[in-house]
Amino acid sequence: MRDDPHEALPAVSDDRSPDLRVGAFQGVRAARRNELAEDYVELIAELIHMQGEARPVDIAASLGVKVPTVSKTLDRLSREGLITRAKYRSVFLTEEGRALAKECRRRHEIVLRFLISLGLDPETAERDAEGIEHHVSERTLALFSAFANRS
Amino acid sequence: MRDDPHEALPAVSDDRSPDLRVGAFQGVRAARRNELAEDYVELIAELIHMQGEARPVDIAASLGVKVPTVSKTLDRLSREGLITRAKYRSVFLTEEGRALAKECRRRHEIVLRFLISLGLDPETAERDAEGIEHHVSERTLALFSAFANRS
DNA sequence: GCGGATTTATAGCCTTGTCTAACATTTCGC
DNA sequence: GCGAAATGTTAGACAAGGCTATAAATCCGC
Repeated sequence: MRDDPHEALPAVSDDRSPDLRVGAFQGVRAARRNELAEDYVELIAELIHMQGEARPVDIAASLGVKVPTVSKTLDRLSREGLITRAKYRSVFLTEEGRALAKECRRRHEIVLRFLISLGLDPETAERDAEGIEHHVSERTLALFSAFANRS
Repeated sequence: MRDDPHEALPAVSDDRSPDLRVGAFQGVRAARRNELAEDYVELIAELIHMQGEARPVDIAASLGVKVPTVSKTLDRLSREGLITRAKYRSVFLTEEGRALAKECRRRHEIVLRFLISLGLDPETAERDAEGIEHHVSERTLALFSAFANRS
């Protein structure tokens, strides 16, 4: 879940102004900390939906990382209460994890639909959406959504 | 510099398809590795432009981190050939660093103008642009640019 | 139901990014 | 031009995210 902080941010000006951007960096770094967790829960939800279970080996293949990396990250997600797991068993989302997954999927869908409705090819749209979805505010999402639904 | 890889990516389908997204993750992780460097060189260029020099203390204040963190990161950027520095002196961009900064600023401007032209308030636009700019492909940038310039 | 193949876990290493504390240098006011 | 304030560096801690190598458990074909 992005925490969507509303730090102080002076008005925009055309010509440079470092101060302008200062506050933004905090929010970006905050969002970055959550990106990986969001990717995981979203993917786990998808795997469970698609194939009935989420196995580390499939998660690893999907993300393009090695299984031990997944294992370690799952430990963290478990510590953070997003998933539950038992040794040598596949992974499940907690209530909280499911909520986060749903939220992520919603954002992903909106960004993807928006990019495609803008005229982007679906492959590029998918790649860009994956990166962008963690960094769009609720306000921007609303605009994206409205645009995609325009007449 | 985003490396803008063009990995294999199957066609989009409305209803889930993990494979779809698989390739996207590689690109996202690649982009993530460069984000911080991009933030730094862009900010350094801005500081030099605005106040004639880029001092660690100002970089730290702008990014919202502590000075030693900046110092360590500058070491890395120096190793990577993006900046030059001398002990207790302020920081300069190399030719390569300047090119990257220019490229980053271009992306930032396009994304920012686009968001504002979509109807987003400037403050939120700035925050979102900061996060989004590292994840937009050239193709998307072209569309953003065209949209912002529409009649 | 055994044994090999697959999957999962663990240990250990590396890098990056963050911090604090302690020390060094430079800058600046007077 | 001296000394205090500001700035910069270094050292060391810690977490996260990645890897390889090795060990353990599960799964499956026969």
